[in-house]
Amino acid sequence: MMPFQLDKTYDPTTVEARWSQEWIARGYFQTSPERPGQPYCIVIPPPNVTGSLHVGHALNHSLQDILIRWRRMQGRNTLWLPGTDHAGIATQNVVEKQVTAEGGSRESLGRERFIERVWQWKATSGNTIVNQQKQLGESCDWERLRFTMDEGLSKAVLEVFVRLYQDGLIYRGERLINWCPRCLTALSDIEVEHEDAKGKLYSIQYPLADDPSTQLTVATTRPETLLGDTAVAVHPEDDRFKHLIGKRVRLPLTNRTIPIVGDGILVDREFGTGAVKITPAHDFNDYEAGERHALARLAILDHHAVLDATKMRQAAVDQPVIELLQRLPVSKARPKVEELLKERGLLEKVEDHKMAVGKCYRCKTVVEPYLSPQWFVNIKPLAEPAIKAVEDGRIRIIPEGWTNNYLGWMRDIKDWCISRQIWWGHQIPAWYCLSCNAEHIVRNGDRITILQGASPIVSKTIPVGCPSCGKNELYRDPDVLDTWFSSALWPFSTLGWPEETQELNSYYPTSVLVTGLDILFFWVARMIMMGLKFMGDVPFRDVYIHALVRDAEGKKMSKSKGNVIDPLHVMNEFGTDALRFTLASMASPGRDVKLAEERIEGYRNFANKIWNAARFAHMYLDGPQSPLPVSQRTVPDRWILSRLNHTIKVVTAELEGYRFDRASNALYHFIWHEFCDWYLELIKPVLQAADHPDGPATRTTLIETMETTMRLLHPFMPFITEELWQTFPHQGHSIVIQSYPMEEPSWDSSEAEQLFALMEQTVNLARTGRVLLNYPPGQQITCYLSHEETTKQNLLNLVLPHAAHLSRGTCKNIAHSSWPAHQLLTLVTDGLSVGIEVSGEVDLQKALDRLDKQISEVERETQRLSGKLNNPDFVSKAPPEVITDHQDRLRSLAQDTNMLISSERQLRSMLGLNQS
RNA sequence: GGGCGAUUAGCUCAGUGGCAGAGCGCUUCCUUCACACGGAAGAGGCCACAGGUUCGAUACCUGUAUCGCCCA
Repeated sequence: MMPFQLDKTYDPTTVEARWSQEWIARGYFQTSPERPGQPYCIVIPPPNVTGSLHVGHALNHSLQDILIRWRRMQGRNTLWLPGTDHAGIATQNVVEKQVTAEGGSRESLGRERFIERVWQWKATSGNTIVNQQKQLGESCDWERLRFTMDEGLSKAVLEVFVRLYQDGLIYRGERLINWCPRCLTALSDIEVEHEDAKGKLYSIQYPLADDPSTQLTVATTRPETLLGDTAVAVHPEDDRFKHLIGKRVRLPLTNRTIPIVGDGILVDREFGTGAVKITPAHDFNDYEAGERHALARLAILDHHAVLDATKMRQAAVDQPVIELLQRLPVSKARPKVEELLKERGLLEKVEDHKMAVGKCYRCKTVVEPYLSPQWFVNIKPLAEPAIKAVEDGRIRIIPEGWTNNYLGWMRDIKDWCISRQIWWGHQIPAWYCLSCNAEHIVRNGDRITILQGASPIVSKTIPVGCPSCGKNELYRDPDVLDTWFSSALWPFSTLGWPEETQELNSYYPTSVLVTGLDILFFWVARMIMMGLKFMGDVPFRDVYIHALVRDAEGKKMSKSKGNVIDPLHVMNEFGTDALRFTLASMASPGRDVKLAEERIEGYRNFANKIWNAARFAHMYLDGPQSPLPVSQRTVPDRWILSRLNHTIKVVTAELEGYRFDRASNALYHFIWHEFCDWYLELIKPVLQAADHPDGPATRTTLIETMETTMRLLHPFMPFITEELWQTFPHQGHSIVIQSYPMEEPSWDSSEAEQLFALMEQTVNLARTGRVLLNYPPGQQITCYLSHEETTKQNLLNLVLPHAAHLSRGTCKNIAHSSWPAHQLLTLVTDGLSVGIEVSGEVDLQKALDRLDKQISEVERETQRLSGKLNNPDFVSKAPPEVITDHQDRLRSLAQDTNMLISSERQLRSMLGLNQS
């Protein structure tokens, strides 16, 4: 019968497609609280439902899948809970664009029908990323897939909102908030991205009201907002200006005078002219200054961030100015205002100035501070326990360095604006009685504004009537909640909360949260706050923060730069396992992942190497096997088992410390450079000889090692390991549900490792000699071996057959004094000498160069060591073992030097050169 | 402006108070029976710079420079 044969190269595509379906079909990833084993749970950071898998997801998900597969194999009751996020603004934008392309509009459809469209869209396109996740092999319990707009999760949102409101932790009020004039919604502080931009600093003269010949010059980067100024501030201790405090200035371009106030917080005496304008309705710092000085807030921009005629009229702006500026956006109004000021001789100077511009994180439009009534979470009371949980170690942030980042942000946290003026999301469960709030509800065309001071009825269900007047004409607050509000509940809402479920009992707190730094504040911090508030316990024990993926030059990947690596393309070209292994091997803590395709290609080659090792094994497996006790097996067998055991220990320990990079490098090194390079080569003579006495035990070791290695590697490269594991004798139906290799102390063999080290040195010298002598690979050589140490000289007898095989030649273990005196090239390292017979016409110059080079290296090292040993300070203060070690090395080097010099002399005489 | 991190081979990165390491790339040789997605042998380093601590510093401390990130 022909032995089982694998293809010559590994083809990932069919293998991956088959197993990713099969695993799910067989239900391997499904779990339940009743299962045995200590629970181990990860909730996935829910990807945006509009999204498709990018390489950042691939990294994030690969690391989680490694942890989950590893823990599952360890026998834990493992749940990886998948899901997606409704991504309010982003999803609404996508669907709205579609509607617009069809010639319609969101408004013409109306709220209800538009939301229907979004659900339709979700039904057809929302599964894209989930399918891609399955392609990546993610071992989530897909039966439990959640969506932040699910019925259950929506119930959790209602419950949380109402309880926070009742506890006084949610309030509604008019505040200055960040407003995206394109999305037409409020944003929270952290949804604004700050960018440096080139701007100008304008110095503008404000004449004193009672003495127009004197002016106060203010510096500003936003001259157009001066129309809404309600004061000018100087530093109260600034001798230049403090006598002006209390006086008034005439506000240019308007018919208003405004006071000069002293404010030591707002004013930096060194900056600009030392005097600044205060526009409380259009600047956050000014808003706070306005609070301090009880100033009016005059807004001049509308919700599209264009100058509004009515508002300007209310701000007493000159009529010609209103006519010139009305309906202009900020960018167009600014040069006009500059011109007007110049005409009136009020513009003192304009300088270049670097400034920060805030942009919407969803659409990159410049955001405007905008005065409007919004809902807020009173966050300080929630933040305090969340700070404590990290301080006292109930939550561990890994790498630890980010802890301060978290604590710093939490200690300085601002109230969280949670209302969004969009349609797609959880509508705020607040109603207003139209008759009780008649004065607070303003209709302006299609826009309905509920002013500050309206009294909401907050309820989980639609109220039947107004509790004060009993009427039932109620208007529901049109705003929806920030998507992150529902994401903040994710670790318990997905487990069934507010119901008391088995799942919550078993899996909460979850074990670890794996995420990128970019959502530490958006999401992680808020989950901790909400988890502590509503579950009374932390949502997870560990937070593992991985790096961001950048391109090969270290630049952020973006579609506009065209430097995006598409994981699906990579998976098709190099295989999913290769991508996963690349990402794991590059996940060093605190460093960004610079991803280049060559790296992935390298790990594609690794997969192929593994495949071919298995292919080789199968060629020789059909023979008798015998499970001899390990101690009775051959040196190579004992050595590879010892190395395998070492690798098991390293991989397990590194995974426990979230060092995916070190774990994968240990696997790579073991498989390629120990198992393939040495072990497989060492056992070839045994396997290839019929009826070799060591054959049965060697075949057993080979299978044991391969099978164990597949299990050890499985979390990292699930597909190829499953495919190959199936081809070896095994029990059970899939590697997914096998046990993870555990340390096996009987496999450790320092004796075999020592023998191997000696053998490796011997072979390396012999191979080097072959190349120096230009012997073709097929040529048999004759080697003489000897060692300075008697014990090692004796050990060489055990090494001899292996060394002979791998050096392709005959080896003789003879004391150096009995070696031939001529036609011999002797190479030396660490007391070991290998003499290679020189035959035929060969160029010995290369060998001579090599010896000369080594001699000078050894001499340099000898000098360094003896220098240290001659230093009395070193000898008296260094630890004794270091001194002994130095002395041993020096002795060994001296011996090597002697050997090298005699070898060099011999070579010179063979070359007919004079002794130097 | 404040905070954090980085600086080690051509590139990407590990690393440790006592021989400077890996992967990829590069050079030379090799289609030998698992694999050319391979094998073998090599070249390549003032461990950013300047001080300090130490018998000894790439590692610990201080400062400088450059780059990156976060926050304002």
